[in-house]
Amino acid sequence: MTKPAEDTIAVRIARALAERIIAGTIEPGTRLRQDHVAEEFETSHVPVREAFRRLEAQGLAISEPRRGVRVASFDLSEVKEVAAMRAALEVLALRHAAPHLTAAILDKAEQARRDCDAATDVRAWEEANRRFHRTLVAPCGMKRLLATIDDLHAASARFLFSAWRSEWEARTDHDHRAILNALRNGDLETAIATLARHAQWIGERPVRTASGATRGAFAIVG
Amino acid sequence: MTKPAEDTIAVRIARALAERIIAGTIEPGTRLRQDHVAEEFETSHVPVREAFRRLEAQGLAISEPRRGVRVASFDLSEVKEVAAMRAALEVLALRHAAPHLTAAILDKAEQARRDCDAATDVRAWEEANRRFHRTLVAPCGMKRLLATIDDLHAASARFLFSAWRSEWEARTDHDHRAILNALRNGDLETAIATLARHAQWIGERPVRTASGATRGAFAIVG
DNA sequence: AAGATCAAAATTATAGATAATTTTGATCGC
DNA sequence: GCGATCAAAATTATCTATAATTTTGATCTT
Repeated sequence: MTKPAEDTIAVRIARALAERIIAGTIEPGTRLRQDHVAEEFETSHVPVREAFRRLEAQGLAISEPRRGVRVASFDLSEVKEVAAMRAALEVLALRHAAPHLTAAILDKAEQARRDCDAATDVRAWEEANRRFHRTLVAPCGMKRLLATIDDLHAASARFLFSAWRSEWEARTDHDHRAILNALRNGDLETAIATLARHAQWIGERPVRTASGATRGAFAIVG
Repeated sequence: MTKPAEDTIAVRIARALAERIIAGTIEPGTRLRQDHVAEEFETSHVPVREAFRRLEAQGLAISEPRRGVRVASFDLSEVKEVAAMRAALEVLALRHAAPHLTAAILDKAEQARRDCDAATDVRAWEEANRRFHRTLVAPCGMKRLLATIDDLHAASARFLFSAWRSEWEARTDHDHRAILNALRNGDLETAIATLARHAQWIGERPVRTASGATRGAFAIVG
């Protein structure tokens, strides 16, 4: 208990583990053992179990009864699935957010777009990219929808971190510009169509995993 | 421990509570007290806490740190939100399921449609309706998408049970027929457009709550 | 009487201990 | 040598107990 603990211990553990899973520090398929995690966070295993349930809900881990929890592994079809879901839901969110978009909000998005452009590492790029998308869809005010989109973003990010190419930036930036321009011109349909395409674009390249093997990796970079 | 317990206790508690919340046995806003639930299920509160996390993930309950868990309450805007999400995701699922739809599957959907028609109570109607939708979208094989849709269906059902009108059946049946016909004719776009409209149709009427007050109730009947 | 204040009760959150299940590793038989 | 079998170890799931927080209710003041 190093910190005053604004949130519950379980929440903090869940966040910490989610970060690692997303960043790829823990490889897919790895078993998460509650006692080990409990020891690391200097707590008992009860909060750890609750954290596991949260990760499970986010789709970052899967648990089999009596057999523990493992980090969820993804294949290409699942990456595509997440991308398709994101596209469908972000389009919906943007449609509902559109009437509430102000110049100030678009400026904030513009800033996020520039930060994206200026990012020198994946983490910063991912943060700015997520901020761009969230700024545009948040005004819809639909909490459940936004929460679901956030979870999908987290799932996407896992792949982004494992396979990243600089040339993707250019394409992404081009799309971001197009979306913003369309919105400034009041052309909602063009913005939505661009977003729909954008969120489903998937990059692919072989990567070397931590364990040494080479496998195909895919990233949602929208 | 009356049963051999195929699943973990937490899972069973979560299922039992979810059923009650959906059926409306427990009113929205009610606090779920872990010791009481634990006593009822003849267990300790640890599995109960895990069950709460699952309900939370499904959107059936909300928990505030250190202040316990309450049954999620819905207002009209949230009902609309769930309906809109379902429409967007079911359309996506149907699009991906379409290439895998066989005559046998359409026949199964036809059967579900008939069961819907023949249902004499809300429960049976809801079951058949869900089966109709699931039969058509399941062939897409996208697990995460299907799981999300299931959760949205559960959320929808809560309102269906609290406000139900016989005339809704007719409209629903008409839509179900139209979707099936379009699919049999290979007209995917018409099927999708109908589904999109269908899933967002919301019924409304005043109902008397368990506590005696009258309030507006809404139901997603698609 | 209405509102604020404080103490008791109820409830949540966590810890430590126990029971049950799965995994692992080594031995035995073929 | 290879596979099956069984026992030991590790791990999960649950229970009982304790600490901390919030809610409740009664008293006191204005």
